Amino acid sequence: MIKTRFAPSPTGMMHIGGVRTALYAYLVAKKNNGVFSLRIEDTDRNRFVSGATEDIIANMRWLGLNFEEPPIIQSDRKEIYKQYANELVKEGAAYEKDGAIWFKMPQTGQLKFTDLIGNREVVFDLKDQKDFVLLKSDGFPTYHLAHVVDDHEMETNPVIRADEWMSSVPKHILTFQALGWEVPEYAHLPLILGTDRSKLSKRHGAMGVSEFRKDGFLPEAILNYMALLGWTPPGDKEIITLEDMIKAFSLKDVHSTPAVFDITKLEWMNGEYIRKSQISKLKSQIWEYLMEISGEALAKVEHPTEDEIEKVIPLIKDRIKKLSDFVPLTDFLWEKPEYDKAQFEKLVPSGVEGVNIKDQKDVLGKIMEKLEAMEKPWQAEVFEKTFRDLADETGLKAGDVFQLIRVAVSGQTVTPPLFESIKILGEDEVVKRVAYLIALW
RNA sequence: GCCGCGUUCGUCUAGUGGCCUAGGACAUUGGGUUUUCAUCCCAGAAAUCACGGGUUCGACUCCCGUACGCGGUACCA
Repeated sequence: MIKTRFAPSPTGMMHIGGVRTALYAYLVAKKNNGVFSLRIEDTDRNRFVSGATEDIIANMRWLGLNFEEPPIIQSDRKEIYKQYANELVKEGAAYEKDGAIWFKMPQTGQLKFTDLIGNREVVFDLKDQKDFVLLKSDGFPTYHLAHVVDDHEMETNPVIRADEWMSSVPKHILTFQALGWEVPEYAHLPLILGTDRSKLSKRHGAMGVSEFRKDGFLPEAILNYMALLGWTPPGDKEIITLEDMIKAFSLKDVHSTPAVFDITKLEWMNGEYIRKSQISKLKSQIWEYLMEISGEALAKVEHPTEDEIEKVIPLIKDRIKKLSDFVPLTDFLWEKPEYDKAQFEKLVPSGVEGVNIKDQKDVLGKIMEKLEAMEKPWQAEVFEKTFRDLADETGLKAGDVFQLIRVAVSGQTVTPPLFESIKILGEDEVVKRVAYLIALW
């Protein structure tokens, strides 16, 4: 039976880099019909961040990386570690000093192990090793003891963790052996780097999973993108479902090279997921997203209803990369826009003889007349012909006329398709807005 | 300093001795479709495979060294 685990320490919120570690561990377990679990490594009381454990659990759920319940909390197991530390002292493999229990490292010989990543044999000279603390004077274990005890009791195999642990392998293997336990296999995942090529961390910006969530990223896209940082699915499709990842994944195909986290590609991939998403699914995702961020800066508009969201989805699906893009693209549909005269100045068509900013108001007046004269409900063909004719009359390009209508109706130069947006707003509201603009001018 | 790991387009990568004068994706450039923006389609630029030695008929692929990068070197994880 294959058992893997994700073992973050709650010294901060769930980090995007941890997602890949968790994902690979999850994939290995599922691929082998094994068990995936979560362990919270909260043995450092000084660095403990309140709320971090909850954040980790919530984000694991959100990502769909389901673990066996309940998560193991190391601080609950203090006595167990102490017992094993004492046992090692009794056997002479460890000793007490300054209130802590230290593991006695042998000073001669070598220690070899084969890492599952790249199948590389790594050799350490034991003469470079130093004694290390197993149990701190506050009674809590260090990572080294806790890892050995927990992964033995949980029967974790293989141990999948970040590369920064590679140097500690001699400590771990020797501890397993001193306790008379079987040594698990290890897979040390290469680090994920920021654009400056140092280990990805806070100073590279907001890297908490929650922050990506608030920014409108989809869990599927995050998982898919992170999977690609060090692993390539078979074939040439980069977009791959979790289920297909499970089928195709193997640790032996994972690279040993650190990868730079590139948010631009994540954004592209998120857009891909949005584009191929079913309307009903996207609708609930946007709805839930708006609910979640309400109260925060982005939610400056009244929430559209679920029905309203559903109606506009076909119009915006190809135009948003993140759920958060929904708001600025559509808020004019739910509330009256604020008009900015500078917008209109930019609309003055260049190269059209005799047309200037002052004429825009006249054109707007003509647009108003045409709108009022048009039979309701407005038809797309009629609408289009009407304003193409107006363009001919005024000597403007059709595109300029439509753009003027667009800004008049939305206050923006970029919107979903004009006619469809107008239909959502309703004829009366459109006329009202144009009239309001003319009065305002 | 010492120990460990790593090194193919800007980024993620394909590549396991000849198929590679190095392929794909993102980004980027140009063009097409389009009443905006996107989407979509087409085309292009982009890596002397870190460098130097080997091994071999032949190396991006194997070996050694150097450089550089990163990680570790805590009673942090």
